[in-house]
Amino acid sequence: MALNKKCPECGGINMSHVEEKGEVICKDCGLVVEDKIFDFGKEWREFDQEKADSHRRTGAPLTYTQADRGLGTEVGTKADLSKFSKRSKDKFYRLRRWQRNIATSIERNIQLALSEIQRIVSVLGLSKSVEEEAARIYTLAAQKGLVKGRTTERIVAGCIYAACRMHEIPKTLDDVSFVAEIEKGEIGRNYRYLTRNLHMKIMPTDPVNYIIRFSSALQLSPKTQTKAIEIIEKAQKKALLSGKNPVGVAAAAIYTASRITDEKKTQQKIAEEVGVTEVTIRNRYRELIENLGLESAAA
DNA sequence: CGGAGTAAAAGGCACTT
DNA sequence: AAGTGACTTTTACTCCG
Repeated sequence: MALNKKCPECGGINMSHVEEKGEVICKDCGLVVEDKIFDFGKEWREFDQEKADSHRRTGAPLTYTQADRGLGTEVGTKADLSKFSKRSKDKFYRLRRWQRNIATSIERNIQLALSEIQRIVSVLGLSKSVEEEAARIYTLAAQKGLVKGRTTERIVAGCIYAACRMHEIPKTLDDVSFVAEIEKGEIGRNYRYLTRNLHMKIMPTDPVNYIIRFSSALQLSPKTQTKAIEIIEKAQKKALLSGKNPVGVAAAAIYTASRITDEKKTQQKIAEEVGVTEVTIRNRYRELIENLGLESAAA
């Protein structure tokens, strides 16, 4: 839902209301301006029936941005041990210490992850609910033993990217890579690893989101921006885009539109800004003009 | 310079053995 | 679990106006 508002961060006019999260986000830069005016959605996502059921029985949603979510599970400390044998008592003490060690090591790890999540979220200007999402994904992954033997920071970068994708925030792998200082291939791998093993179903990003996101950086006129979105919509109807990198598609649509409206941006400028190669732009561009009957417009 | 195009390498995905 | 094949993107390069 579009709103009649300006973004305080970049001055963009594409403020949009994301219903189920009660957020207002800027589609130009991904900044979340107002967070949780009302929250109509659930705090968690339901990925399969089993988890859905267990969640619903859990009662009020808990926060995932605290290491133990405000709860603690421990081997009891108040039990009356006097009637047990020495062996039983020893066993009990061992259990308690073992449990404590495990718990603290997992919680320390999660704590580290959470502070890194906080840092990245803050630099990228993401919302509290995206932070919660990333924290939730990390916690789930830790509980499932998916983080063992992997670098926390790398998994965290994957969590952040996944959280952005779930909330349809148009951040790229390059964006996360830059802030997290993790190679983008590594983030992509961890993203796939997490989404696969946690059975998360995430749709490919709509290239339109990237058009809007990059149009201010490339100083596109509203006319060009509208044209680029038109091109995307036409291409979608003709099923030209499936399997293609949405970022590359957006780049080509911007290039094509900028030629049509006579405000031509070079392939090189666009490629640099959005983070794909000129070859990719050319390939998508060729498909667009061949299939959408746009060649007459390209002078 | 801006762009068109290509070959080769690399990576991811669906499928098989 | 390794191997395959079709597919996309990147790298590096040539050629054109």
